[in-house]
Amino acid sequence: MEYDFRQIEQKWRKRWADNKTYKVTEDLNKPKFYALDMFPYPSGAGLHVGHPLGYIACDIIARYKRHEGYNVLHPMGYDSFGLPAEQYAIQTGQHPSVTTSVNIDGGIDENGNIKPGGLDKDGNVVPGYRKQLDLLGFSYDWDREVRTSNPDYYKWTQWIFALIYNSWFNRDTNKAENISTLIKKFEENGNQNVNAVCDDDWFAQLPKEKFFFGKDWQGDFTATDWTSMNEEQQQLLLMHFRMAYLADSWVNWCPALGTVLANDEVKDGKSERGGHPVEQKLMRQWSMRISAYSERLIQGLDTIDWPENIKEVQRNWIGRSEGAKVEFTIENKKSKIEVFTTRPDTIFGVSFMTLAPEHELVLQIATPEYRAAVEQYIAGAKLKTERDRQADVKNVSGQFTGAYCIHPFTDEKIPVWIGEYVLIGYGTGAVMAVPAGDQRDWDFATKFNLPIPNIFEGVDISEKAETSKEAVLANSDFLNGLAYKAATKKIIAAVEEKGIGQGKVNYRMRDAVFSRQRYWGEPFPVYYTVGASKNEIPYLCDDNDLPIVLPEVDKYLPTESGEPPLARAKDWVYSPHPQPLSRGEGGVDPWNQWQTANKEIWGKLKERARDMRKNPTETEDIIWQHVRNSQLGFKVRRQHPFKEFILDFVCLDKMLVIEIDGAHHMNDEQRVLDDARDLYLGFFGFKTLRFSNEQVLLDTHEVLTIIKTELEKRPSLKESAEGTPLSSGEGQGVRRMEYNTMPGWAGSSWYFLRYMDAHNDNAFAAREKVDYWNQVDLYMGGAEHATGHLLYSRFWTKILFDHGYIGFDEPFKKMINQGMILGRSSFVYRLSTYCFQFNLKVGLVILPSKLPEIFVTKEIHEAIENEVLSNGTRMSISSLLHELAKPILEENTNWIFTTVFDEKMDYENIPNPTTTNIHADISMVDNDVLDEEAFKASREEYANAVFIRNDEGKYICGWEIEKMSKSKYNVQTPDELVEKFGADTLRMYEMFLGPVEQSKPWDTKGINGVHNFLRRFWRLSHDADNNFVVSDAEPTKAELKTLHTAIKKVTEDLNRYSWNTVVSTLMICVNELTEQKCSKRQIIEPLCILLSPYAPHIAEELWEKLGNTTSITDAKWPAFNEAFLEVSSFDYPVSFNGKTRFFLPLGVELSQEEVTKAVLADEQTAKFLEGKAPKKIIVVPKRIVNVVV
RNA sequence: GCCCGGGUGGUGGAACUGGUAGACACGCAGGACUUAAAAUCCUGUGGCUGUAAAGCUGUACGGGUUCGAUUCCCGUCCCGGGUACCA
Repeated sequence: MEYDFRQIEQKWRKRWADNKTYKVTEDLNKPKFYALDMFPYPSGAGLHVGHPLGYIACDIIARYKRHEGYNVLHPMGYDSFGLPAEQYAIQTGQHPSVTTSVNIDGGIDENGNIKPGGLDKDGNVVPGYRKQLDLLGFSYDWDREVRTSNPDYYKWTQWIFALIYNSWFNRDTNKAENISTLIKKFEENGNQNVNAVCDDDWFAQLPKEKFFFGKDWQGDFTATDWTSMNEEQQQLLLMHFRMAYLADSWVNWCPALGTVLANDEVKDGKSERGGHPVEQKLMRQWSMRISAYSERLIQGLDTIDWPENIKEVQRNWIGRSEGAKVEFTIENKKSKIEVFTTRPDTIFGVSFMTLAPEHELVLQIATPEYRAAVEQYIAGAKLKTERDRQADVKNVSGQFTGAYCIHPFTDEKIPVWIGEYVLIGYGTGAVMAVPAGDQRDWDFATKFNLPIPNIFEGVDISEKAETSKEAVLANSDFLNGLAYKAATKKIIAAVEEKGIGQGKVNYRMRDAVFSRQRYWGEPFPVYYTVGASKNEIPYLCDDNDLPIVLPEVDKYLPTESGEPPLARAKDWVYSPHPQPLSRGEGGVDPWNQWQTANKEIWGKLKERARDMRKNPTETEDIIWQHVRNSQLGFKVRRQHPFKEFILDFVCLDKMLVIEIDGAHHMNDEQRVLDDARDLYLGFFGFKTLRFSNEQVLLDTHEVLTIIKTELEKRPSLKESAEGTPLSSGEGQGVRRMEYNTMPGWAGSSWYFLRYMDAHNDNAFAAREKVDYWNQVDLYMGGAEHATGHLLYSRFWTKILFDHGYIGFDEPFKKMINQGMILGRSSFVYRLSTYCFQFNLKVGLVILPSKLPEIFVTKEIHEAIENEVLSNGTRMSISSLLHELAKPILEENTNWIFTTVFDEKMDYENIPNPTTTNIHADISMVDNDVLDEEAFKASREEYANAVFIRNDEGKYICGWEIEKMSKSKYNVQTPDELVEKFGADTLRMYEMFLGPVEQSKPWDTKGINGVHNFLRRFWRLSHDADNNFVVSDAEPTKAELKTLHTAIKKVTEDLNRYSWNTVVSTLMICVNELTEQKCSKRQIIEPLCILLSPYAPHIAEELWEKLGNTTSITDAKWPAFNEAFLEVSSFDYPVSFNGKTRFFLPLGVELSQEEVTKAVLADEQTAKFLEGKAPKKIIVVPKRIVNVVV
């Protein structure tokens, strides 16, 4: 093969990995560029061609920037906590860490053996994300890989949680501050001058019996009040100010599934999955006070270069609206109703008030005669989920409370109603209803015959409300004659003067619930002191004790009493390192269980370990001489089997493993396996120290010191087991851990920071590294995270910024969203054999031993569907089926064809035939033609399938564009295409498909064109016998022009992130060079660099063949020279009244006047002037000439 | 309903600040090479009229601004995405 891409790509994959070509270190002498992809969740399904689209685009920019001389940070990792692994664990009992590791690292170990859990549901070996990614030639620095489920990583997620927990939001400084500054304020002045973002009604939520304040206390306290509170009271109070806080929230609880469901997982009061009933349950949940940042999150959008639609979605989500808060006093009552309105100017049109059914005042104000009706209404509303209420928007419902409040300006009595259309979660949960100016109020008023006073000048409100802001007010006292803007200003001033309200900005965004009743997520670094107090107050674990590692549990399900899975870790209590082992039922160590269950393997392992002890390596011996009991005072074992591993050294009491890594550890795959092992052992509480042979030989002393220090630092298992409060029976002060875990978005909210310093054990990242890499310069990913990840990471960034840990408060400077690549599904149409059989009985019977599956064409499928749908004409279908039977019978001569008449047949009720469309695996379909043999072999029941073919004897499949998914059998994996065409071709083709932002169906039709381009490029420097031939001759002007045109356009297009047009440009360049028969070094070499971001393997290969000894990755981007593009003449299109008529080559140096003269002098001009005189001649130099006649 | 995108050949798409519409590729048609096929190469390819030269027409539709509009403005239709008793 001339262009042997398989050999080339394999060679460079290895070379890049061996040489660590893409490793990057901080270098203050170079400008930096941070190119980041949204890291994937490693699902078992693996990658399809849609996933790499963004990765390829980002990789191209990363490589380009590196050519441009930037120090480029381009990392990759995995968002590895999440639901699918947990669900799989529930079904199979397999630990999610195993599933996760298999999904990332692949289902086969280094010896080619299938790992536990290495097969997917269909029994195929899981290829693993890493291998799939490696195939595509990305320039990732894998040394910086992060996995959110790795304890080394989530240690810092927990640390950030603790930071947020210890924060409050100071409105005066407009930022988050340490809670200590708030405490100081309390100590000095009580809450007199505290301007904090907190729960509005925090004082109402405090348990009254624990506080000395009276019933009508409105939340003010003095320094003395504060200092006289005990620890518990102070903590309870502070909780309402913390940025991460614990509060009772209403959640969707599904007992059958044993979990809380998000709102979108609930449909019609039942779970979307399984249809189990869902009830509203008040649960103590962690929340994040993201609402404190509403304003800054909106403002920040103006400082970042993001797609406008994402910004818009975030703006809408935050939902800023300006208006006013106004109080209405209730007749004969002390309490007031507070409303928020964006139209305070319409206050003279208020004819009633509406409260949300959940509003706390409702039961207080309802008069006795209406009380029963009100209670009934509330009960009805409670039964409905929020979704239901939204579903029947059209059914206006409401109930009068019997109470009235007083209009603050007119002193009129206004009836107070309750209505479902008012939501408790927005504003104050109460509305001043202005039916003239709001459609919902209008509908409500109309339904319940409430007055609709007109407050607009010359507007008819008999049919609908007047909602425009242009309408001029009337019947509005001092606002008459004004429109929205002026009136609002005036009314807010009046309201403030009366002391009944003030102008206010309201936000739609709620605080984010932060806890989940799941197993596979970050544990909270939080414990409760059980027994000491009825009110469980959370306490933070000490930073030194992080990470709080996930405990082992017997099942990944909630407990029967509804507690989260972590509650199954029976003795899970907070104590210093190491985490106490969780023991299975009956107090048996999990690994002892394993040993009993796997006797045979266990025996072999022990044997093997014995053998290994007999043949120690040199380095093992060095360590052994020093760590054995006599030397250190700790019992250390050598080559000790533990579960399915043999540990080099282990001190069981201190749960410390020491591993000596041979050269094989440098091998990426081995390292990944080792890491997985460390992680796994981590679940049992073990810590692993790793040293290389070189380290042991060269820095023996240091290595031993590390081991010694670690052994001394770690508390003894014996001691901690004895010291466990639970083991001494019940009692005061048992510190049990928080059983909830963090949501999926916790780990992904800050991962971009960890890449900067991925292995730092002392900080989430060193400040100087964060300062160097700074913001992400290009962030690629899907738009579906607009209100999730992209909002939360902005939020966490702002908190870290406020606390001075990082120097920027927006994480992603520029973002581009890649579109989705859709699949093209193929369909076959199966005729329902029952009806086939039945119908055929009318005229004929086919009698094979077993009736085969019959697949009809799309046309017949549609004909049957339509016929049945239109009038159910049976005659025509019978004849259709008759026709169908013919070819089948011709093909299957052993079938008997007879005519029978069945007397029992109910001719009136012959069922209509039906067809079902079934997804056919696209690997069995080529150009819509079904590979019948492959299809028959795919399933047992299809073995004798019969097909209705077209004239050419082919079965043509139908098709549809759908989302790519395994269940639709339309997944195209990159692996197959890399094997067939090479990674370079696939990379270029995915870019060539169109703008990355656009969604488009996947279609391999054009891939040949791109592949041919690379082959033509290869042939530029190779002769017919595939010998490498380049000449050192000086390039011609034409060749230089071709090259520099490409340099200019490629550079420009990459700078404006126009990936697809670059491919065209490169094609044009190669096409021209082919025509020029150019194989000159001075042209080919720079062209290789231009191509290298897109097709790194082939570029690198030719680069090497050209005699370069260093990687093309570091080659300098070719400089563009304007001089080569200069032309002496330009072919002016001459148009008359805008219509191009002919072309006229003229010197580019000519002035406008000279061009005009030349055009007029040309004989063709005369022809198109038709004797008339030109009115005007427009000349755009080097562009166009337009003659106006 | 509201907000944001988008409508260009048979197909994916290009045309960057108004300046030759359809680059580049796929597909299709014809041809060369070949026993044949594949591969490769050449030619043509928006529509209509025409043997041709050429002409007309053409960027969802209708109008406007302009010497000139796919591009800017107004209105209409269609498609996609987001979002909703948010007061």
